[in-house]
Amino acid sequence: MYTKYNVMIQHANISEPIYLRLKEMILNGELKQGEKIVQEKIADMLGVSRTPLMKALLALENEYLVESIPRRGMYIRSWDKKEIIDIYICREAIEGMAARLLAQSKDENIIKQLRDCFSPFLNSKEINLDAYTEADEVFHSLLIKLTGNAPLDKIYFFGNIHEKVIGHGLIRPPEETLNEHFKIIKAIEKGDADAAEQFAREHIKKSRELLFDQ
Amino acid sequence: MYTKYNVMIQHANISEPIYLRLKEMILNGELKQGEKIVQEKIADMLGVSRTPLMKALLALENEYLVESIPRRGMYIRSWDKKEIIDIYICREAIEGMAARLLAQSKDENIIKQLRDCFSPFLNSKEINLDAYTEADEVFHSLLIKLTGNAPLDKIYFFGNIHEKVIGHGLIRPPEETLNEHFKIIKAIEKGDADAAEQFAREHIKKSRELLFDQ
DNA sequence: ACATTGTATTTTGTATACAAAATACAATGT
DNA sequence: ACATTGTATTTTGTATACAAAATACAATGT
Repeated sequence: MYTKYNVMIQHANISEPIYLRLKEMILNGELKQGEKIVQEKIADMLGVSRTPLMKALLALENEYLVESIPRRGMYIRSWDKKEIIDIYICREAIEGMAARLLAQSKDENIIKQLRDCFSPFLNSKEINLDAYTEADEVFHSLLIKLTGNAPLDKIYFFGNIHEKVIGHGLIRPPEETLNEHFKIIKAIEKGDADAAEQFAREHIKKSRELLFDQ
Repeated sequence: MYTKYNVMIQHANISEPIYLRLKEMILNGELKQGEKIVQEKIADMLGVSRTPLMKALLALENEYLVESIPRRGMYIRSWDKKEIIDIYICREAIEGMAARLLAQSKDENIIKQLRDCFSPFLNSKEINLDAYTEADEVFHSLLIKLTGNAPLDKIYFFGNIHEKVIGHGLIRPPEETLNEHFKIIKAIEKGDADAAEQFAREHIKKSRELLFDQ
């Protein structure tokens, strides 16, 4: 694996693990929204210098997790309800298009991979929530990746991050969403691009609306 | 302006002008696709050190203009036809959604701003190509910005860059696209979200298909 | 002639030094 | 008591030094 390779060679770029660690710290709340990142302090904490830390911070800035105010410093971004909703709207556009593209591709292997995400849950009476959350994440990532459209994946990645940060992995119960997932898959299987896009969008829209009403 | 401010204070972040200069060099071919960026060489050329250059390069990497191979260096990315088409597909998804959102907003001021882009060309017999190219760029940017959806703007920015890099500012003649632009605006004005999205998508799709057939 | 090894040179990744800007806070004035 | 000014401290932005990796290329062997 990539990471192992980095460990093997002594003088590899240390920015990647810093980046991952910082992301983790933002996700689990060790670094709070709005908090200022004092570079030397964090660098000392992680046992590195400011140079690779800066690299990691710039990567995080590009993912919208960190905000830079020139000459003032880097701050952990804070997200209000409006921004979360806006991200869901982006996902509607991107995942909708992805479903459309997949429907047009008519590739059996694609259908199989999508079905495989949720087949373990089809005949189980009690759905394991952790497993389903994981499957849900894989499904939505696959939807994008399987299009083979690299730029689409790149712009989706940004939104995906946010969803994880905000921390509502599952907004609605599996009983409700499992069926929606299969509606999307079946439309793709049939090659019905309009329906595939429509279902993919509605699926996200429902979660967004529920989030909004809270 | 922001830039002027940077010139006024002595010790401001020098990364921004480096970033802009490098982007310019990529756009106008001073730096060629696939070319390696030898950091010290470019830093000397621009009269700065490697530290702010690296910042600029990381920003460009996030815009997909530059590619980093760890321990090997930074390279100017090269784009094949597939990737250009993929970017157009992204634009279809994003601009389509933007048109939909604007149609739902029913804001007179929005309609006015969109109309203003092309009103100078309405009664002119001979359309100035440079002015129209500029107006076209403004219109497509406005379409996104006016939604007030910051994440949407952010992910669009990435695709927009590319279009400029690739350098086909205008793929089709104004006589053909002017009408399409107004079809989009009128659908937004009517509040017909479906039509607005549809027209916005078709507009981009036509350019994409023309590009593909070449 | 071509492949392989070993050495010199170049280039990257990281740490660090230093100047300028930002910030904290005490001293002073009203 | 509160605002304002001035000074000390902190922090950022940039340049630079240095080690390790990558690369170029000559020397050697087949």
